[in-house]
Amino acid sequence: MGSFDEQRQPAGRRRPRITISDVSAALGLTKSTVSRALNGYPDISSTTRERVRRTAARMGYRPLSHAQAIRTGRARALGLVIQIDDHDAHRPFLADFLAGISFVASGEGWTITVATADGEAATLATMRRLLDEHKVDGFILARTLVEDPRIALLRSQDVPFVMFGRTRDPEGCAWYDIRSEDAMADAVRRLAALGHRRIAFVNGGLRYQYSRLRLEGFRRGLAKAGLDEDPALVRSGALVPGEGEEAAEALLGLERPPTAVVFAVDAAALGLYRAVRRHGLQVARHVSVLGYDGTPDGSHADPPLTTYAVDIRRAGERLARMLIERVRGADPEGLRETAPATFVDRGSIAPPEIGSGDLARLLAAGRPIAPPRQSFTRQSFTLQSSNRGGSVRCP
Amino acid sequence: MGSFDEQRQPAGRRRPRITISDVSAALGLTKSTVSRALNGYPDISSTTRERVRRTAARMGYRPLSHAQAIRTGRARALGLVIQIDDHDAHRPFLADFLAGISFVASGEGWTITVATADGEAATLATMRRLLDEHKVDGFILARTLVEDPRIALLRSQDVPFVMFGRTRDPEGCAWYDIRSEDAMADAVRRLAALGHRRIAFVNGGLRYQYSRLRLEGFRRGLAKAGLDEDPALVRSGALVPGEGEEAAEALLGLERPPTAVVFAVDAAALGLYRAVRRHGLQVARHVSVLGYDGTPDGSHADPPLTTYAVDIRRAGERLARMLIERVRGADPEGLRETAPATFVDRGSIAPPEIGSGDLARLLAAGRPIAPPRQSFTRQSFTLQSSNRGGSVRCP
DNA sequence: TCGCTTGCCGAAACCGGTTTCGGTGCGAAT
DNA sequence: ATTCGCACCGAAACCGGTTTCGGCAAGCGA
Repeated sequence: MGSFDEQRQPAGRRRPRITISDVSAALGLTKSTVSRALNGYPDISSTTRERVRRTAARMGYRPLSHAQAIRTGRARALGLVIQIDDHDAHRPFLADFLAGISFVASGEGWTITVATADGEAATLATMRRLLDEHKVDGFILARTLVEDPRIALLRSQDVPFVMFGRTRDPEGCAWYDIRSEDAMADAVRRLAALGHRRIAFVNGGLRYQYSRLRLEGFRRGLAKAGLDEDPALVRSGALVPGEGEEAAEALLGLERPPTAVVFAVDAAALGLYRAVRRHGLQVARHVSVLGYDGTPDGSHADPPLTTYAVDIRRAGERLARMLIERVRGADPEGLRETAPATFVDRGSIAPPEIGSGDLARLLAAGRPIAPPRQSFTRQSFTLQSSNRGGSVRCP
Repeated sequence: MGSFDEQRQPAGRRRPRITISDVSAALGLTKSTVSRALNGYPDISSTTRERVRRTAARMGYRPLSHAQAIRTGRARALGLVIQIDDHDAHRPFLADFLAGISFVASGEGWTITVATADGEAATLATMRRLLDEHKVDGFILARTLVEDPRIALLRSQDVPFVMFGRTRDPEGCAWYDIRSEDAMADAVRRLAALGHRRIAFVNGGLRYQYSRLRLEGFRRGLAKAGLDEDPALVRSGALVPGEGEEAAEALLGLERPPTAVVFAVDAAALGLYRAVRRHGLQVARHVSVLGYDGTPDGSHADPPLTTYAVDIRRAGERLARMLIERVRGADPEGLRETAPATFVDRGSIAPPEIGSGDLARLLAAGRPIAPPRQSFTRQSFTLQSSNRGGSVRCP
């Protein structure tokens, strides 16, 4: 009946693997010849090599990476240690990042070993353990720090690694990075073109390498637009909505508040929404906001957050490929790559409806109608988010 | 200077591992004795066993899992295959899930091998590959399906696995699950207590096992509250905001629309916000919403989404421990566990301000002013989300 | 005292590969 | 006709563990 008996298995039994001995026996050769043929050693004739390759493929032979690792020390595994105490701004991207890495790794017959660690010390200890047990051949390092102890560790141990994010000292470092500094400069350009003169910048964590670059990009944008930098309009350390909210609150409390705010991190930008709403104002209309990352959350905000999207899956793909090449002996100098972010306009930026002065007056006046946060009274149809709008429209 | 020379390494050189031969040589015993002592074989005297254990620990010896695997077939690695074409409602949780798994795995000296796959066939192929190469000793299966081909595969191969989510046929299955059905029942109870009579339910994907349970819980809640089930108020297949929006739109278009909607998935519940906003109405005030999952996104909505939060990290921890025990030979019958979800009130439910009839009339009246989705004209102060409010307040 | 367990450990095979070291056959140079 | 070199492959050691098998000495009953 069945055309192919290959699938037939006695239930509950795993069929035994095909080993190199099976292949060599089928060919009438020795293990060593098969091994060298498959690994491309030059002392095997090309005809034999081809013959071995074909039968091995036909028999479905794939070497056991464990068995190889014990002799070669290489496990064909990429290491990824995720530091979980970090801000979780990047968490939504983890699946995509993994997908990219896995796609390339699987294609090459490699696997991914991931671990999480709580804190820098634990991260280093985990990496050490994985290396000590030869579990991985190298690491993908996400979130490059300005002073990154992981680099020091891996350099001293002479272990291959690639970074998501550039480094100051490039020695021995391969990387893939998004040119977020260009995005920040472009953000300023766009806002200036819309007519904004007071543009603020809320940076991320200063320990991360990217924050240096983004600030630099922001400044470059200001200079190109012919705008002076007001130190009061530059803040940092905002990685989550709460911190973004604080920063926004501080900016809105200035004598001359900004009419537009550029955030280095989307998650922080979402915090501005809360602050603006609390003051009875509206994003885009009263305050323009630009983020960076392209988080899905941003598209659910009201109005959806305009941002620069990052193709994180591709980052994973490139990094995996680079790391595999590095493990195979490629020079890190040749493995450095950057890509641009993509501008995604979703409506959170607009020409300034009112200037900084009017905005300050509006903010100082306080909220005309107190926010009926929990007003469920039938007689009033007042809608929370439209109070200010209503008062403007019906003076 | 340095107190401990242990850390001193010639730069660029990895210090050689300590092997079992090193330990046996130091003890004056043979490899086999050391191996059996460390693995608790009964034919080693307890005094020798202790002596071996102590010196091994002192020397920092840890067996190479690869070398073990080649003989024992066990790699001390947990497998996790993430199907990326699935709805991404669970993506924000991935980091926490991994953290839980990794925490337990690291403690036991195990590692985690993850892979992503695009589609069911690819998932099965990936699992087969990992098994074929002895890369993992078992799998953690997330998102149990009603008909789950992964279970069939693993059963036939006699491979240990644990599931996040119960199964219909429990044979050979160990699991950890959240009793989301209880959450759904509780949701109905709360809404009924607030005075809601027309309560809708928007389920997730019917191919997932959880959707059966949640529907069942919703029905139980209705019955307990003495409410009849209206088939028009039950929908399914909403996993992302877009689908949730569609479902909400359909519900709001009913002759007798619901005043409260229970969602099986937070991400879908966020879609209702958009629909409600488009109609110029407000969540909580006009339509109460209850979600499930506890996504961080929900807390940024306006008003923040009331939901049932799931401790996903703990799920990862429990599942990892269970799988390790299963690999060690534990019976699956004893490895089944459920836990409750936690109610998190963030303000998206309230007593119905207006009844279903008034709501229908409000909806039928339509939005007075069409939404100027991209109107940035200076002369018009019209704001998208305040039209309804403005028109009501300033007739 | 003898034989037979029993406890405990060493010797060696083994797992599935890789790598070193020789050894063979052949053509070309002497 | 030797010798030499070279291309090509087999034999065996090796990697770091586990597991089987066997042997020795002590303990025990007959």
